[in-house]
Amino acid sequence: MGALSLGEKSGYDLKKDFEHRMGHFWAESLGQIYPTLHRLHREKLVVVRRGGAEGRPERKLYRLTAAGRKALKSWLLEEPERESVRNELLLKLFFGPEMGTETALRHLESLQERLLRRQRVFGGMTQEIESLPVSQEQRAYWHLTLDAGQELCEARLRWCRKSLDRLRKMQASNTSNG
Amino acid sequence: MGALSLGEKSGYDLKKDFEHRMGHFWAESLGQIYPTLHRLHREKLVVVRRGGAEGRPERKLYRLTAAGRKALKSWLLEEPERESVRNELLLKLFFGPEMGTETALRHLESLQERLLRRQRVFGGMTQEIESLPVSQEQRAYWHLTLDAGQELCEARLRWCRKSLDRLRKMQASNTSNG
DNA sequence: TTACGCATGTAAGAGGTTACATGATTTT
DNA sequence: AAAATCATGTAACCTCTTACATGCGTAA
Repeated sequence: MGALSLGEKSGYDLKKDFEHRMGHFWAESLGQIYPTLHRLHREKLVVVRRGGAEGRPERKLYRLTAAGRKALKSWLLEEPERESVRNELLLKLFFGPEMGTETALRHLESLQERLLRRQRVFGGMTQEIESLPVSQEQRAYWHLTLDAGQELCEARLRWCRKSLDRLRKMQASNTSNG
Repeated sequence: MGALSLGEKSGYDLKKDFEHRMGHFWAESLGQIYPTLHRLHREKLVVVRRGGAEGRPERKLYRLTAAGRKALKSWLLEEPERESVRNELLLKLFFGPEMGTETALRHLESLQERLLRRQRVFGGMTQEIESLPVSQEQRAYWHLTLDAGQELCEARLRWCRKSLDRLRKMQASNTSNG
């Protein structure tokens, strides 16, 4: 979790960053962020500065030290660990015979809706990137991660449609036969 | 974790099942499975039976009770929770400017290799399903989950290739300009 | 004889979420 | 006046992985 504070200085803006910019591939709760910042401070990887405008609640602005940037780089060099796979929908679907076709269809339809909503969000983000004051390079990498989200989203949608189709056919043949 | 023991009776075969049949969408460790089985037993959702052939280590075979099957069905009815997103590769890639193109390329190439290997595994599984003694219905749902794995795998590969391409172009233009 | 596969379990600890606690300011 | 947003933090709790402990049988 050392990679939180890269270019800028921030406080609970980190939470916002996680939600708005990295929401589609990473999540972090405040109960995780604050203790981590304290730890990084203890380890001299960040420095704090009091900030915040008049009449606004006080904020603590964190910035990477040279040691912090070094630690970040060495972490970035390491091979990313493979993510643990835990897909509850697929698990339930695997037990489809116990569940019944109607429930399976319901779950799939609800996933489909969520995916369509997310797809619209991606569309908005793609345009938003261009308007933000970041380097061209940062923008390119940002697009890369967004593209991953879109590609996966589309793949899931394709699979959803295909599966809904198959299940409906299954249901139809079972109804007529049994 | 009530859904472990569906049709059959099993012990640490569950672990094998998770690895071989559900490996692409769910993982469960033994340190999780055994305590869970004890809990399910306490809650009268499963019954145990001693088993195992002569000269083989003793095994405990678990089977769902009526109450267990009921609990399973009610769990299957519930809307699956959305999975928590934590993709370390994308997180690191987001910090691409700190990382450098070469490292990004290395990470992506290593992911690509892993995905190609997994794709071959899927190919094998698709054929294997047909040879196993399970119901036609179970087989259909199994195919569904496998199909999800394949679709996602392909999407990731497409994205990998695209990203490698883009990064290589970026690298080339940076080298010639700077 | 060394190691691996079968088989069951426990305990420590890492990692993470949620709820709680506090308090100011701005919007409705 | 109430609710939402900004802002920081703590503590309890849950979940899960890893490592440890044990022991038999078989294959290298």
